[in-house]
Amino acid sequence: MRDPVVTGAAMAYHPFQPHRPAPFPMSAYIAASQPSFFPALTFPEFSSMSKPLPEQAASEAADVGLHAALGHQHHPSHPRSFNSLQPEEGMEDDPKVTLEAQNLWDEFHKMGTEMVITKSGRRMFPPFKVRVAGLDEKAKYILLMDIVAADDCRYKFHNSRWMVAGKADPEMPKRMYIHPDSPSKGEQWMSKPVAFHKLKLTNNISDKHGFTILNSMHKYQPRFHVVRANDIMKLPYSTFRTYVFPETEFIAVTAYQNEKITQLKIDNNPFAKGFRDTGNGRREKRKQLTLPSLRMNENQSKVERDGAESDDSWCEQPSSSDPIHSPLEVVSSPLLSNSASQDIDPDIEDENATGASCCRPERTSPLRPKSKERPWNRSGLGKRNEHQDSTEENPFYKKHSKEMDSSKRDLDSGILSEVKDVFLPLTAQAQTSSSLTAGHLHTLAFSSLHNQQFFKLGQPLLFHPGQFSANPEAFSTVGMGHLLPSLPGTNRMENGGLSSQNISCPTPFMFHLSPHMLASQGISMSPFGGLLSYPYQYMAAPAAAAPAFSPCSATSPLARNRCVSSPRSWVRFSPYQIPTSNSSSQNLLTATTRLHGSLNGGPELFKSGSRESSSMSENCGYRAGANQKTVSPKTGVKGSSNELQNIQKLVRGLETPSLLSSKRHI
Amino acid sequence: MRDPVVTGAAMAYHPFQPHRPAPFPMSAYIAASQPSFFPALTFPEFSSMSKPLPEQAASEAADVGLHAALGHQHHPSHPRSFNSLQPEEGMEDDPKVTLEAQNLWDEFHKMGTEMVITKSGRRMFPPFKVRVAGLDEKAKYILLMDIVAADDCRYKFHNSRWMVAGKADPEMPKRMYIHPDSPSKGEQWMSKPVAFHKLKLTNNISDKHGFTILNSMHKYQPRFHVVRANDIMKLPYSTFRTYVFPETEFIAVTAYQNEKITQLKIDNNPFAKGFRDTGNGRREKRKQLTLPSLRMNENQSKVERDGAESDDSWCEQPSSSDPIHSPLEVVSSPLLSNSASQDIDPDIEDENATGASCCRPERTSPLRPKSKERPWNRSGLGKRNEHQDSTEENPFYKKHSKEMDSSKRDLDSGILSEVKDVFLPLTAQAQTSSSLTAGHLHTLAFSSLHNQQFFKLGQPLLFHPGQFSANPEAFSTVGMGHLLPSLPGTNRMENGGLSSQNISCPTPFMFHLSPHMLASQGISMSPFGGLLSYPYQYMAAPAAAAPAFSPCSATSPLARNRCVSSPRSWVRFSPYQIPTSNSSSQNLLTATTRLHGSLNGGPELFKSGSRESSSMSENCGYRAGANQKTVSPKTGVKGSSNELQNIQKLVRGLETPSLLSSKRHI
DNA sequence: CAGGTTCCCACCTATGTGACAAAT
DNA sequence: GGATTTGTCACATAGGTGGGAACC
Repeated sequence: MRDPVVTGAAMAYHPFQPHRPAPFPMSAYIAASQPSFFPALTFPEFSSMSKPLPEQAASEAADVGLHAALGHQHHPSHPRSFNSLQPEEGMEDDPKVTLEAQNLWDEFHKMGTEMVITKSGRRMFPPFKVRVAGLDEKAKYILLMDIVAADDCRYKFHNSRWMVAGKADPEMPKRMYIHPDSPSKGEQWMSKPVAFHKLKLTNNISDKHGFTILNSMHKYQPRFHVVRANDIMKLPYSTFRTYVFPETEFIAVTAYQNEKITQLKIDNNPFAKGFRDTGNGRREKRKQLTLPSLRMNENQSKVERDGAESDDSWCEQPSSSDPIHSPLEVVSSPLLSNSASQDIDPDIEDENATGASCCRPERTSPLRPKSKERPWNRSGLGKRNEHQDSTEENPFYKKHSKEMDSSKRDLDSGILSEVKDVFLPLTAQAQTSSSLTAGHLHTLAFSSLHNQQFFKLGQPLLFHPGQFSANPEAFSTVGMGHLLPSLPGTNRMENGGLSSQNISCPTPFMFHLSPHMLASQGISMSPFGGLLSYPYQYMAAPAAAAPAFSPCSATSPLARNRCVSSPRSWVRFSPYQIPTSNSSSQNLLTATTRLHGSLNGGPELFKSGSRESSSMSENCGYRAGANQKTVSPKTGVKGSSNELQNIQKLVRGLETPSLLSSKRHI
Repeated sequence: MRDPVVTGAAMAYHPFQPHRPAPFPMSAYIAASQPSFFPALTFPEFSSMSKPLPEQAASEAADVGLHAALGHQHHPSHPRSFNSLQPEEGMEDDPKVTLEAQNLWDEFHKMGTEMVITKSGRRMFPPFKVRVAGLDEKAKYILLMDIVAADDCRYKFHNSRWMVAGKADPEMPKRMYIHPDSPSKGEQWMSKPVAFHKLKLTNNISDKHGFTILNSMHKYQPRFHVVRANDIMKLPYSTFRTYVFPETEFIAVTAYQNEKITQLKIDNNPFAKGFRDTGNGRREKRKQLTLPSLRMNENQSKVERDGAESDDSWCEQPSSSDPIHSPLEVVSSPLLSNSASQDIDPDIEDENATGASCCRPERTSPLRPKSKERPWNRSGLGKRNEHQDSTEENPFYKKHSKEMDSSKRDLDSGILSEVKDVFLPLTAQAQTSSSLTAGHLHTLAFSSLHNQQFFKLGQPLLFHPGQFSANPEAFSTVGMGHLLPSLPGTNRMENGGLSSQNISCPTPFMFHLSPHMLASQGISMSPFGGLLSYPYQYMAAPAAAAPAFSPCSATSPLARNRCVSSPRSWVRFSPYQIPTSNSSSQNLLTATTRLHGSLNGGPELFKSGSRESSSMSENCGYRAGANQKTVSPKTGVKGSSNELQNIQKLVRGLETPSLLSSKRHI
């Protein structure tokens, strides 16, 4: 079969369900009907982060996924009950997602991918880029990605291996990075690979850019989400179809631990060319001082651009026949990560069994929590040496160009599984937990707007947590894909903005307001602000009645329906909450937390043990200082010009020096 | 008086009305109620480009402007008849605009500013940046700029002077560059200088980036527009308040003619530091080969960023007290360009007469058409030498920092005049002509959207010229500020898009679709397209009834009202039209014109005499090839999520290989 | 001390400059 | 031959890399 897409439940591939190998290939695709991204949410059984997925649930989810993934003809991806909300409901779709540069990812994954995190923010490499197919060309979609903890372990690199080194540190809220082009029509998204290179990783818990904050020496899993919605305002009420590519899993580090990873980075990242040595296959710690650059014909200029700039730049990037982005034929049996504990030999690849080009289950590291001392990189470099010898050419791209013919096949085979339209009562959700996301705060980053809107403070706060909410029931914060919209852009706090002294009303719809994001993401913006210190602000969204100011109700009466039919809600966490237990903890959130001491000298104690990230007022990024803006949204956005911007402003208006606190309901 | 803003009619300052010095200081501010930017539009007498402005008209316009500009307390800027369309109508505003770095501009202007134009696009230097005050903080505004021909002359640099060297070549359609942050609230715009450094100039008539296409050796005048609108869709029906700073006038060149200008550029443009020589005051043609860089402490890093990145980047840039952006005290009497023919001595500056910091009428070159052999740069370099000696420091910025105290004063004195709410019947408009814009096609560049929407071709054309219009009466193409929205971003023509085979229906609302714009503007975008050749597509907007697909009607029923109350309409030109007569020609537009030979081998004869810009398929800019997208807009955008994006798509959808043709009336 | 983090650096890509030779 | 235009260059800025010393 050309596109033997293997499917499985989202969680199935994950080590948390390692004991239940799916009866079929696992999937990289997961569909959720709500901001909670994982089907796991639909299974109340999952209340604990490390709890294995029940077979029933797994099978069920897998089944759904299989259904969707294998049957490219039918379109099960649309929730029947929410159709009224879907902007262009007429046509159904059947999204297929393929990871770009999958072979590169595989190479890294074999060794145990590491991603450097810095205070100023670091891009991912390889770049997270996907090719999407099967969308309704005329329907609008919002594409997002986030990065969630892969388990609740802390790791250490010991004896050339990654070993579990204890329980995970508490996670900071995870931002949902909305692709800058969102919303766009299906045909747009499908016309070329969708890149997320603007997403940056940081270890600075006080980050004001909206970067994704990770814990060093912890394992993470990027996720990709497809949401059919023509308006970001509708995001919280829309169906999220989530795709997970296990090979994109990585461990966050502040300095590379595995020299092989370092070498892979150097060999493949154009920006690291300076470290590519004369061709000795491996750099000698860079001791050959500044060799007169003899390697100037890397002939991958275009390729590099492709790989690095398809995020919010629609440059080049042939839409389909680009050899560079052709899926690899090095596809292995898309078995689920369930089999993670199996220690699959990387060589055991069933390239014929499945055409799935984006998942290499055998590469999926067995992330089963608590399984300590499990070496991660067992695959030798032997098969990879071919790359290290080429100093004049990027092996990655070279390889790709040789596999152009595999593009078509892989294009629609990248989706491993699909789980859709699974709805559960709110209470169920509250109880469910996604191993990947348990205990994490998610943020919706509206990075798609480069024309940022900034507001001086002192403006009326039209949009705040209270606007959304209010079903306490929906306010449970159990860790599953929380959607915390983050408002990128700069904020000014000097005027007080909407100072969130105590927006303590528990609401399911959460927003994480992260200013500076766009600017720091490489998106140049006019400096409307001048201050730096940003607080985090979380907003809860409505699961039930929408208050007066609720943009949801203003945006569409359907929103409420949506909420009802799918009571799933977004939850929020306080940093303080996380430390108290494992990420699936179900305790109460502590009250208002201020992350920025510079603003109010609030507690900085989230990351206990480590020094206080030292940069309360860090001029993160390359340009310090003047990107903070506070946005004062206006209400009744219905029919207003640019709702994307409106929501941005709305959310931005919520940026305050304090974190919302709330109670969790089991 | 601190802010003795002098006012005058928009056209008044222009050389076309050189014989009628206004009875009062001329203004840099012009208010129009419609896309036609100049009050001149309101004066039917102006049917010919070079025709002098009738005294009556000039006086009238000037009067209005004076009224508005001098009285900072009243708010005449809002058209009474269109209030229903204004999003936030409640508050009135009284926009004041100050040119940033005015002294720098003055320095250049004294010598006869030159701007290099290249095929790949060149920024302006000094950067066009303004400070805006007097806006309604809560109202949304769209800020734009364009560059229009200053006269209909061709120039040559002879004997160290710019002389008229014949009649102007036909102008390519001029794009309206919408500031990337549009729409934003007044408080946002006012919080910091508004820069337009992303606007690029080119001489490539086949430019696919959306750059402003200029003719070399021709004189141009940048213009700044303030539009109170919360939605770009409403732009065509909104009141344009236009500000012109005569000192920003320049002659486009492919290579610098005046060595003094070159030196000024080198001394002030951070990117030209490499040409700043050892300190001998003047470079010796750069003959001192690669002097070991001894000048590394330019200490103007931040300053440079300020000046170069406040366009769509909200970085740094203190909102108000930035010395760099403080208006200069070197303000001269804001006399109108009416006095252009007076050959005012640059030294004759009445700095006390007016506090206007942004206009130096005496610097305004007497652009009266046909006045040949009129030397332009008579001001010696003597007074400028102070700058040439500083190799370690940027004199421009240094100077500015010394004038911080003048900021406040200048902030609200920059607006010279204001002419608003002048409405005329459609027929009148058709007859009017703006000397600055006669015969030019204007384009609205939606550069504010970085999240570009691209479409494969073959999509239904939902938005096209026919959608908009239709009063043939309104279709006159007499040259006045035409609003030709240009859709930046990439387009693909391969699929045929909405191939504009013959969208020949004459409509007043015109769109110039220029793909690649964003990408080339430095805005990184995902490469959705792969092709290059772009045709121009113009759309006419509704002056009367809106057709079925008209986004206008879909957007708001008020739109039509607006049109009615202000019948002013946008006109479009075919390149073919221009050559036939002077820019104010009133002949019929030729039918479909294809600018890109690569697509259909269409005629490339627009620029007669000069070689065919040689780049039909030029990979313009720094990244070739894959930025073209065709957008298929959807109709009935009312209440849709992101209208800004919608309009983008709408307009983009119109991009076709042909130009619309139409008949002019009058 | 050891593990981990931070900072600064050289070196890279990408792009904005004017100079200058060559082309038109 | 003169007037412009074009392409290429060295040299800027802006920012993405890993190295490695310093720090914790």
